[in-house]
This record gives sequence, C-alpha cells and structure tokens, in this order.
Amino acid sequence: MPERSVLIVDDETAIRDMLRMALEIADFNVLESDNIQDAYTRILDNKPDIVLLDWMLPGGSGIELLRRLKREESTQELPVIMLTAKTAEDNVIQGLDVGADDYITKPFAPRELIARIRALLRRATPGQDQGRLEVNGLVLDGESRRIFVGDDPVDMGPTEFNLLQFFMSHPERAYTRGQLLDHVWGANVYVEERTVDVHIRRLRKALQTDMADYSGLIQTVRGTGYRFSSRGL
Amino acid sequence: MPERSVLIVDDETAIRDMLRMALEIADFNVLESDNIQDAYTRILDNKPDIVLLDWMLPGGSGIELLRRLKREESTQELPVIMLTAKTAEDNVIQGLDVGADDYITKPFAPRELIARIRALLRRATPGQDQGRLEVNGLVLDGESRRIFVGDDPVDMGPTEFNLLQFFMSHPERAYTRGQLLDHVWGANVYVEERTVDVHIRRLRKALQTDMADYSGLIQTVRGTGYRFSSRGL
DNA sequence: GGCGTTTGTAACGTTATGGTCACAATTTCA
DNA sequence: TGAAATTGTGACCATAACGTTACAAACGCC
Repeated sequence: MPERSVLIVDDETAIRDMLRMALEIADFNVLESDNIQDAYTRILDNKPDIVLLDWMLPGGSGIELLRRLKREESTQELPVIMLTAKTAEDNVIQGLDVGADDYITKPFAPRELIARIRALLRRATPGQDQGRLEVNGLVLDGESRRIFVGDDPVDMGPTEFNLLQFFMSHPERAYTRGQLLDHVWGANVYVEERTVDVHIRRLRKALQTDMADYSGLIQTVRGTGYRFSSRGL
Repeated sequence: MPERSVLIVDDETAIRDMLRMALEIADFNVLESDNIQDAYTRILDNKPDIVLLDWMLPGGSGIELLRRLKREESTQELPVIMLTAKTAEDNVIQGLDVGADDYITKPFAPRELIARIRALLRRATPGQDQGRLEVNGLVLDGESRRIFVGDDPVDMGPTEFNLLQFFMSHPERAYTRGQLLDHVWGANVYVEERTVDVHIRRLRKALQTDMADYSGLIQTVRGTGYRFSSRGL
C-alpha cells in the first residue's frame, strides 16, 4: 500500500499534536502547517493526498485557502476536510459550498476522523482498494489486478490496467493527456503526451477479445483527449 | 486468520483510545480495562491472547498484576507487553525480570507496537488451530505443518510453508513484496524485497512434484508482486 | 565441534514493458 | 480540394522487472 500523506493546517499546536498522533497510528504520513501562506506552498511542493483545514486561521480564514485551492486546476481535485467548531453551523454550509469534501466538528472522535479520511481517499483515488468495477460484462477486479470478460481473464500490461482502472472509476468524462499522465502515471513523471495515445491503443487492442469487443468503451475526444463511456457499446 | 484479542490495561483514556485505534486497524479484537482488579477478572473471563499493561496504575502498580499472572498456572503463558515511560529504564528491567515478554516505552510508534504484538503471538501460539487448506488436490495441514499432494508429503522449508499458507488463506489477490514481507516474515524484520522472489522460486520448485505440477498456482503480477490463484491450474 | 539445512543476498540471465519515433490515417477548416 | 492539425499504428530498443543460480552466513541437530 503506498503511503498516503495528510496535511494538517491549524494554528493550535495542541490540535495538531492530537491529529498527528491519530494519523500516524493510522499509518499516514503527516505534514503540518499553521498558516495558509505556508500551507499553500506545502501543498504545491509536497502534494499531500488530503488536507485537514481549520476554519479559523491567522492571516485569513481557512475558507480563503479553500477557495484558492478550488480555483486552481492543479489542486482542484485535492480532497479537503474542514475542521470547525461545533457551534458554527453556517461555516459548514459555506465550506461545503466552496468545495470542501467533508467536515468534522471539534471536538472530534479520532476514529471518526480516520474513517472519514479513509472513505474520502477511497472515493478520491481510484482503485486503492476498490474491489470490483463492472461495465456491461467487462469486469475489473482491483484486488487480484485482473480483468475478466465473462469468466476468462484478459491479458494486458500494468499501465494498461491502471489506465482502465482509472477510466472505469471515472466514466463519462473527458480527460486530457496531461490529466491522464497525472492520474495514471503519477504527478511528477516526464513523458511525452503522445505516450498516452500509444497506451490507449494497447488498451483498446487488449479489450478486443475473441468473445467480445470492448474497445469502443475508450472514446477519443478530438482536441481534448479520451473518455471512457459505456455508451461506446 | 483467526481473530486475536488484546486486553489494554491503562488508566489514561487517551492512551487507551490510541492503542485501540492502532489495534483495530491491525485487525485485533480489543478489550479495555483501567484498573488491575477489573483487568484480572477480564483476563479470566475473556481469555485475551495478549495483554498490554501500563506500569503505573491506580490501586497497585502494573507489576503486581504481572506477578499475579505469572504465579497462576492458567495465566502463566499469557504474553504481556509492558507500557512504560521513556525515562524509567529500571522499570523495564524489573518488568522483564518478573516475566513480561516485551515492553514498549511511551510515546511509542504504533507500527512497532503492532509488530511486537504480532511477533509475540507468533512465538506464543504455534499452530493453534490453523486448519486444513485444500486447493485442487494440494493440501496444507496447519497442525502438522505439512503439505500433501494426494497422499505423499511435499518437502519445503519453513518460510516456503508460511508463504504458501498465507497464499492459500488469501487466494485470488495480488500482494506486493512489501505486503508479503509484512505478513509472512513479520512487520519488524528488514530484508530485501528481492528475497521474496527467491522464496517464491523455491516454493514454485517445491510445488513441482513427480505426481503433479502446482507451480502455476503462484502467479507473478508484473509491476505489483505475486498472487495465488486456483486458475493457474 | 562437525554436519546438513535453511536463509538472505549478490550476481547474472531472461523477458516483458514502456517510451519514442516514423509514418499512415483521419478529421478540420479555409 | 488541399493543407494543417490531430490521432492511429507498428516497430524499435533500452531497461526495469523478474527468474535463476551460487554462495556464505546463520541455524539447528546430533
């Protein structure tokens, strides 16, 4: 299991300590920050998998950072959990409005926090341990890392598998080659964008079995990139 | 894997919470107690597989409970891990003298704790009731720690046996070398990941008998690790 | 202590995979 | 229609990933 990193943004040391402890127990890699300026640069530098964001922060409330993150393309998808006082219900609504993915009211139960983080990461990142994805008879089993058409396995390389896994967890949506590189290859690799084309080709080929032809599921979106759609037959 | 239960004896709620979280994540069944009187009765009633015992407890220090446990025949074999403050080194020595099986100093690294618990459990209860596993004529007998093809035994080393046992209890799922090291070797050992490859090789070889070839059961998952699958013939 | 067994690691052989390129095919738009 | 832009496709080959062997250290067992 790849280690996941969590960025805690809070100005209270006590809270940070508590969070760090809980998170380290749950095997997360923990980053900390006590102001939004520093937090922003850390997000860009260290690329955490999730952010725990306190509502009230010196030098600008947390919502500003949240807005900023959701504006930028590169950080748009980054899951954010808000930490708010129990009383401030409006904050929650406002926060979720701006794009927070979840919230926890202080004081919080550590187990709940961990549970929510896990749930969010499962949702946010495809195929961590998403068991089984199925489209129209095409089955992807994340646990065994195999693809099935009916009962017999489909052979393909690791990258093709990852690509298909990403597509099947994000169907009906067009992705640019750059986005696919980020999500499937990893954020900080440098390869030509055209490489995606080649792997798309290989994936399509693999999806043409003796039994059925699923290659139509991968559609090219001219001028943009590719899309996985069950409409493709 | 049969579920193991752990009894936490500590009067600090925060510590108990932390421990419980770590243990539950590691799939243990958790019991708690905050004083030695209650702890003693719980041990007799619930028969935990291991005890985490804080040193300083109200109503008598932890060492008293430890002494008591080691005096009684029925609880003599029960593994006990002491929790002590970092400073009190003497406590450790004294505790191990009295019969504690291991100790952890607070603050502790959760992973280390889990690793030590696993190690202790492995040492303490060899072959409790690991039953009989069978795949397609290949039989693993946990009690005698032997492998059979039909009627005649298959020869292999202990590590190969453990590996096969793990695989057969978790079939149809891909594991990384790191995961295999954690589960088969134990979380606290440091060996090269490539070592796994060699033992896989030895296991495969052992699974090629005169009668039948079961080596196909161990499949390599490129870019990930290995998988045990009955589809391998 | 001597012997066989087991284990981890290094070294080397082998293979599958990934990235890139060159060129073909297709679409777009003037 | 023709040229430019975009995508499809097969081939190449460096190399990462895996298989296999050899060996020395550690271990257990008379």
